[in-house]
Amino acid sequence: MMDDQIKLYLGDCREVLTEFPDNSVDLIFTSPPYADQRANTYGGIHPNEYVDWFLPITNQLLRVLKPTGTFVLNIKEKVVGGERSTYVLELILEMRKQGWLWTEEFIWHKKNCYPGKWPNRFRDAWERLLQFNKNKKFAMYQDTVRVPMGDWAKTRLKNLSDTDRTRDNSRVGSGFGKNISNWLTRDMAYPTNVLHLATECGNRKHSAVFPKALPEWFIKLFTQPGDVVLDPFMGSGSTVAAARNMERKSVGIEILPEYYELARSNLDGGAATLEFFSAQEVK
Amino acid sequence: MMDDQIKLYLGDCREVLTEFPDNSVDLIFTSPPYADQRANTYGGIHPNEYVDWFLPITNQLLRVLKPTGTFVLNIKEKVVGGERSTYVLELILEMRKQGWLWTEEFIWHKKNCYPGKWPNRFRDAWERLLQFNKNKKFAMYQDTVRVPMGDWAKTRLKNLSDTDRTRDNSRVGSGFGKNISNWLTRDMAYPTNVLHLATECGNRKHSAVFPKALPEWFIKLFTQPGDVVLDPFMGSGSTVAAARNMERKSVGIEILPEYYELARSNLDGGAATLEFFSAQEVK
DNA sequence: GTTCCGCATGAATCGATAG
DNA sequence: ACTATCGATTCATGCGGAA
Repeated sequence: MMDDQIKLYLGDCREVLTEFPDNSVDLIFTSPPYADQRANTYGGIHPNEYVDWFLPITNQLLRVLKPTGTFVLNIKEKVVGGERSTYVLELILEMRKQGWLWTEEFIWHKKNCYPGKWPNRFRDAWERLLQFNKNKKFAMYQDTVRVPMGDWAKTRLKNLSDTDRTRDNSRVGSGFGKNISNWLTRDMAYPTNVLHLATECGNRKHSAVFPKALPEWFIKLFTQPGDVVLDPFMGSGSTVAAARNMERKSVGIEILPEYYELARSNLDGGAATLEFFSAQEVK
Repeated sequence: MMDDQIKLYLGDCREVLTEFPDNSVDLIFTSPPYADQRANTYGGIHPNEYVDWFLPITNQLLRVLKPTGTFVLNIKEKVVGGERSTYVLELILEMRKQGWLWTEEFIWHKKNCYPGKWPNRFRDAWERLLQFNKNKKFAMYQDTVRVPMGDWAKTRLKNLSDTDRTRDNSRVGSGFGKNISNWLTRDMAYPTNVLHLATECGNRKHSAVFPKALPEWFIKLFTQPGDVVLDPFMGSGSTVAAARNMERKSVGIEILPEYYELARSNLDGGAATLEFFSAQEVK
């Protein structure tokens, strides 16, 4: 009954990914280190070098993704010299040359964005969630993310996922999707490509860069229980944890030992089967 | 006293713009015909040809814009063959080669977006508002667009009004206004780069591409009364009307006679000075 | 137990200062 | 001139302690 499984890799995803088999992942959801951010990991990539650094990774991701799978990339360009950098635009164009299809761009509206005031600019309150696919036909389970009709625009995604989670816990095992669809009535509407979420800040033990509701939403939308979810920039493991809670198999790769250990401890104690790999074991 | 002024041109903006003097416009706000839309105007530009078609126009806009001026471009790529087209990305990159600075990208969240359902895609609820400038320093009047703070302001307002009341009672006479402005500024926050506006679903005679509040917001933000606002793709004249209502001078160009006439009749009867130019007069 | 208030905390950005 | 570092700015959120 407990079919889910977690594999955590400590190492550079540029190397670890090469060991993965072709066409083996249903969903890749990741938030890579933004340019000039996280200087202690991956050396704090300069905006001018970002595309060259990232393209070999997306090439591996293209290989390991199933033909019906989806790659969701959370990213936002920073301001350099008073201008928005263009590396995200260039990345999209280059990934298409690799063979990716740029299917859609979701907007994550961060209600609580970073404060500050500047004479020529307002606060940045949104990030891109770029959807890439290998084929025009891909798996998408739209009914799983329907929202109450009334004030669906105001309804917080977080509330929805909380509701779903408790509902899941009350029902044991099989048929996650079916149960959800049973609960759905004609009062449910499909969402749009704009997501409203607040970042989890404050005294949280580990402040994740995105709320868990974000990977949850895309995992529900693009996978079924038993499918494989991959996060090549695991961080503290939000994506992997979300996948575990929803009974998907998951694979996480993290280059920094402290984050790797943090993810391990966060995930330990769950009912899932865990496997750990150090960089040496992979090679 | 009535210093505002409207000039409407009937003709192709590729030609009309060449007659305009350098550095004469404070704000350009426009929503160009989307690729493959409005097939009877401008020849129904194919997505593949969109950038080549638009670049000569942006080059003219760069010339007529004042050094401290701003160009706001409302645009969204359409889906072609299951993929988002890349012409907007390419346009940004090419405009930078022309000398434009890509200062910012605002998101217009359309609360009531176009209905519909597709098997592999949700409804598109947002559009880009690309801000371009000629220089890092440009005119921006941030105080004009401040918004009430979050629900946090409720309790805050109550407390402040309490203290203010006692203060007012203790002080005789003047000082009231000062207090007012104090808690006004405290309860007003600067907005972010995400705009929440519903589309106007009113008259289907001329379905405006955007609600009048959209150009209004940018006109308030980037111009002062008496400044010059230009819309090279006037349509039914939403931008020009907004500028007139806010006592800015405005210039509109429209290639389609029926839209040109519609804008004329919409704007006529106002208190402003109107000047009309047909294509022949321009040449 | 509720509700209310105080407080720390961010994938930020600019401008000035220092090498 | 050109690049690295630092302080100042600012607001939604969630937690913890207090009434």
